[in-house]
Amino acid sequence: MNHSVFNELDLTSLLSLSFSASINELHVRLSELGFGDIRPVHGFMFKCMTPNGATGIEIAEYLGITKQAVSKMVDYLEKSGYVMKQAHPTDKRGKIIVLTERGWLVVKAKEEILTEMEQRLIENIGAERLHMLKEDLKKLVYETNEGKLPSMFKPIW
Amino acid sequence: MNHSVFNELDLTSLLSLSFSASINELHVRLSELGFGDIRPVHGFMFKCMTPNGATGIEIAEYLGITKQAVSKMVDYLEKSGYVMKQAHPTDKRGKIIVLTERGWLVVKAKEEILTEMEQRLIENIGAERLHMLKEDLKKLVYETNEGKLPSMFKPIW
DNA sequence: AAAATATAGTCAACTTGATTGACTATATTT
DNA sequence: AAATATAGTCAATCAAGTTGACTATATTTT
Repeated sequence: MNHSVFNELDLTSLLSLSFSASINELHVRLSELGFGDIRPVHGFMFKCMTPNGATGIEIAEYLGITKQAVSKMVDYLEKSGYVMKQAHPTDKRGKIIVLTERGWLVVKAKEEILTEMEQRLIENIGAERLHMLKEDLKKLVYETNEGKLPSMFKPIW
Repeated sequence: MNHSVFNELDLTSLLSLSFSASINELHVRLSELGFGDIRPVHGFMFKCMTPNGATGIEIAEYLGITKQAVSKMVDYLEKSGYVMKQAHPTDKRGKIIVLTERGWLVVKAKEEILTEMEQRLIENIGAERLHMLKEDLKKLVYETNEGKLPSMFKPIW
């Protein structure tokens, strides 16, 4: 991609590239910290599980995938030591998925990396512009969803 | 997702939601126009092919996928009537993938929809803020890539 | 000019992350 | 008490990509 192509990109392409670049840097750095078995979707799942865990169905709705897909993901993350299943306190059918100690380590690492990345952007465009950027993105999301908050995270491709 | 969760999102999550919401609206609307068999990745591929077509390898590099994957995509899009293969003028091994008339219809429709979407955002945040938004996203991409232009489009997930 | 190597594209087999459908056990509503 | 709904699992399948092997043509080296 050359400079003039890059400069003439529409907003949606820019959002794609921004998201790509950000999530890519995050996961390269998580990998360097020994969390190479974590995918972006897992990060969003952990977000849904903090601080008190979540049921499979809750996670499925949050991510916009089926409960069966969540079930597989949970099995994988349990084997890799990031999450545990607990009995639901009131519903014998249900299970609560919670983070293990290792799971919390990823969450903390992720937060630190994201903070660093935002900090770096502040050094580049300033705190005020970053604030405006975030506000404008919120407005874009809110309006594109016709005044409703987004219900799920999964990007389609 | 409730309002306070939404308001405290980090930049990367906001970028994910913005990209998701935008690309989703685009493809819902393309679908309404009879282009329901087009996926986001096809749109980015068409971008690479305008105005003079592109070889399989060029498309593969642009999208960040293998040439075999491109080959399959081209077969699919050829069957659906969006692209054609042409002999390469100088290299007998090569083929140029070009848009058909139907392919151009999608490109035009896409441009119109994206323009409308940007227009709607301008009504909401103003032209100046949209301009700043795009500039800041470009800086984010440029800097996250350590001063290099992005070489490929594909979001990982 | 001939030989060696590289490149564009295709075919086939496989992997991965999701899907749909059928099922069990428990909850909730009628 | 019976009927229906819900949480989660198991199995089969699908879709979009991958890797590896191959053919035909180009390019580089000798």
